[in-house]
Amino acid sequence: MTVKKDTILQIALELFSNMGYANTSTNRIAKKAKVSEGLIFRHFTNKEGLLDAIVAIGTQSIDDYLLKMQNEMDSKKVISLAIEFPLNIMNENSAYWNLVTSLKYQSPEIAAKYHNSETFTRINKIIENAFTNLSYHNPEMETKYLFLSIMGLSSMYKQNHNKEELVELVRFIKSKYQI
Amino acid sequence: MTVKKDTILQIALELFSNMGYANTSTNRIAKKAKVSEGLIFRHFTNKEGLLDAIVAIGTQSIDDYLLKMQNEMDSKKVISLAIEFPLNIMNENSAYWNLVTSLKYQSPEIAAKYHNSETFTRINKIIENAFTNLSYHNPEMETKYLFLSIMGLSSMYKQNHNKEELVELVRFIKSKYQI
DNA sequence: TATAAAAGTGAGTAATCACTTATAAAAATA
DNA sequence: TATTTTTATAAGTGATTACTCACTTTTATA
Repeated sequence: MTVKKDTILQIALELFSNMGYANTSTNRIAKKAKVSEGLIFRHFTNKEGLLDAIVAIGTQSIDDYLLKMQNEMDSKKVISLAIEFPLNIMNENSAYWNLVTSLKYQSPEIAAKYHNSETFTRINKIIENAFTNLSYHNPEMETKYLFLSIMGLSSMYKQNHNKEELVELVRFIKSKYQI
Repeated sequence: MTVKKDTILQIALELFSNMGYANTSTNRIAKKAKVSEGLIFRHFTNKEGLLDAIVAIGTQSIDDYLLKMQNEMDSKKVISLAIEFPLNIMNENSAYWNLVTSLKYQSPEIAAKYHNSETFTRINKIIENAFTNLSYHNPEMETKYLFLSIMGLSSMYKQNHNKEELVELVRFIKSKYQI
């Protein structure tokens, strides 16, 4: 990967995340990245190709985290990792997470294309398995409920950048699961 | 309010909600509403003025719901209404709710303008008061936690239109609060 | 070192963007 | 009924959009 190609990806991620995908022009990306606009299309074919490339990179860090959860034997630790998920992912990769969650508010085509239901199914299975191991009464519903908190935490992060409050909240949620 | 003005508001809400604000042109709104594009600007000055008008209408139904919660004497009922909030608001007014939640992914200026922190503060106070009355150990954190679930429920609704699943989830959350 | 491939540019393109203006039709008021 | 006000349109405006193309520069390979 060349330096300029990498710069385009970084700047585009930043702008897509802050201004929204539809609201970010390729001209603006090129200017901020200090490259010619044509280079974006040389490397990524079109604007959606650029989005594809950005999403593909970000997906990796989430897959890594999911693998870590999957390999964890201690079920309580799995729940703990699940609750910490937004905090960890968003700290390392807040721009990506922000972008991905914003895409469901684009056109139905874009929303459908980037709604990674496979990842959601996977994370659900891992959590449900942990709840089953911990002999929870209704693992399926517990999973959905925990997932809700995780989604809420992600959604909250966008507006509230008081990190200490989020850490405190994560601690509180953990206490609800005796962790 | 003339018929055409009202049609513009309806169609614009629908398109802003489905395609995103930035991704919806005034030309498209006009064509779908079967009015001239100029009429949009006659009535609403500019595109953002149209957004203002749409948001103002939708805010009403939320304020009504909040008033209902505020006047409720039974604290358990308040918690119950809070949990049901996404389901009720989104059933009546899903397009509006969808639009409002999508606006935080627009430019920082738009996000700041339409992020109604006053409403959030208000709903927080009502819930915290209810938890205090019910002698919860940590009302402040309980409120934040419940708020998280509500936000998650809203976020989930966008992708999952299996209403029965949401109703079931709401029932499950209620059971967590002994309701 | 010669040649081919890849990276990069700058000046275009047609289409679309939000918005304006002159003018007409309809409605309200005198 | 005559006049004013409001509602509405059609045909524009310059700016911006995603994207192309002819061309040059740099890098890799034979």
